Amino acid sequence: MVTAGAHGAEHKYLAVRAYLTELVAGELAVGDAVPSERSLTEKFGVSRMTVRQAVDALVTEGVLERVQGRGTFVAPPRADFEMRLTTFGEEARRRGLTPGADVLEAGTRPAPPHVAEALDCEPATPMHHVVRLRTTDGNPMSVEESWIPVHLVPGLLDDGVPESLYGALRAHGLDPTWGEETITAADGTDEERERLQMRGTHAVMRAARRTFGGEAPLMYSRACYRGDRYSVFVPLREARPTIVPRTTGTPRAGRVFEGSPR
Amino acid sequence: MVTAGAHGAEHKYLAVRAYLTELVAGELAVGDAVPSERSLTEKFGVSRMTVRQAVDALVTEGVLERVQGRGTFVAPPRADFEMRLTTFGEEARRRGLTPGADVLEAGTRPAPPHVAEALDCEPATPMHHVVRLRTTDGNPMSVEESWIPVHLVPGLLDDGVPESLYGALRAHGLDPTWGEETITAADGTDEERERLQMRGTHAVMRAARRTFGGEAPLMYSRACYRGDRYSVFVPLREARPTIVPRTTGTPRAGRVFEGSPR
DNA sequence: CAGTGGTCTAGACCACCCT
DNA sequence: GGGTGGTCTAGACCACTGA
Repeated sequence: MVTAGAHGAEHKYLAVRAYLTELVAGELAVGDAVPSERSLTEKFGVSRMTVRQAVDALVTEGVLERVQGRGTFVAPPRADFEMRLTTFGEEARRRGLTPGADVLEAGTRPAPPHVAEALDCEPATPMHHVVRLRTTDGNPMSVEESWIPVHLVPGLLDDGVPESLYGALRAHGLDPTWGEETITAADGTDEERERLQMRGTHAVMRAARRTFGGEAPLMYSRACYRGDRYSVFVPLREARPTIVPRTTGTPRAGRVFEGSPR
Repeated sequence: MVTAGAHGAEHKYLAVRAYLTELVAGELAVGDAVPSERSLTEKFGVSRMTVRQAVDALVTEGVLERVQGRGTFVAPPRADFEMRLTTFGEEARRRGLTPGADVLEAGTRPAPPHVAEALDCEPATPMHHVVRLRTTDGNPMSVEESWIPVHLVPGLLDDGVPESLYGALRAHGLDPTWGEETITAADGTDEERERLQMRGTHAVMRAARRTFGGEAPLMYSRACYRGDRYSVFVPLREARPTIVPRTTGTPRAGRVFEGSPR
């Protein structure tokens, strides 16, 4: 029998869970069996229901798979089934490229109407405003414009524009937890095309993003990517029906058609 | 006390679950409390752990929310946190538009190299090949080209092109369960722009999709949408780290940069 | 205070898989 | 048959909420 290690302190099932996640992250490979529920029962001196609580959680998270009569196994890593709230730098590094940023504009400005609406605040609310040219390995990839309410982090730009705006927000205790993004294709303006050094082609991909921390809107940003060097990869799940309570009408992920021209 | 209704027969927790989902889909509205766990215990003559098993599942599915000390409540319908494997028709109807399809080409052709590669089959494998102009309320929205291996459903096009290819696949026992899509922005060709009746603008959004049923590739399709009438809405989750077992290297959702020109 | 969900116990029988 | 997960019981104490 083993007492709770460094990880799980508060609750017994957390100790079991921590033990299992360590196994999965460490010595076990995909397809390997984890210790049986009954053996964990003895190892931790807890009841089987407690062990199951830990295993259940890891199964619903997709870390483990149960097979009746055989055991519980390390699940193959799911291809991430959701788009994540990542930054330009993270995405670039993940692909082995070196991200860069040239600051084109930085300062404080009153929120224009579309920004105020997106961030659900009064028009003309003071905003940090940054326009940057983002590069990978020195090649222009996108022009990014970001708006952050000044009152959230008054001194955000005092030491210049931070490498990562998300990182700066986190450093001030504002964690970006979720967001929503609308992606469109459009003809780039001459200014955009010049900044992005686009020659033959005109098409750009625009991404407008609202970032939230909990309930509070943190940031509104618009990015304009070179159409010829940029794509979005989206895994798609089955369109399974869901249980819907009354009084509904919520936006869903998916395509938006503008309908007939107005 | 109540015995298992029409729904849950096999297991007691399924009876409880069925009862709760009926409540949520029927009389209860968002934010309403569901019966307490202890009252369900009496109503169904089961132990509390059994009730919790039912409630747990609905909580992880996002149907219910627990609040310690207060009760369990109908959760607000989550904005779907994933892009779904939906069809053009479904998306259009969901937005109150009437979908339409003009068949431009339909027949059987050997798979070109890029299609064979995408569907992981031999080059020149016989394929059903369909090109359709998709419309909403009569307005051209996209040009869609689809490839389906003939050997999966030999008679697929015998009675003309079906309203929905996904529907036709399902009717033949081939359930599309997941897929992956790559979205890019590009300048539309003259042919595309004419078919889509695009006047001032040139940019189109291209979406290349592979559709799978279980492990088997079912269909490869490419769609070309009017850039000025079409957008993709993507909810973004926190970029939280996940528990990763050894032997990894899986593709992830996200942005793809082409890097420097080659 | 009474009622709620959160955690936990020490058993039990079943269905299933492998040998 | 022996081990696995799947379901289930009849209690228990705790932490939290709201009146």
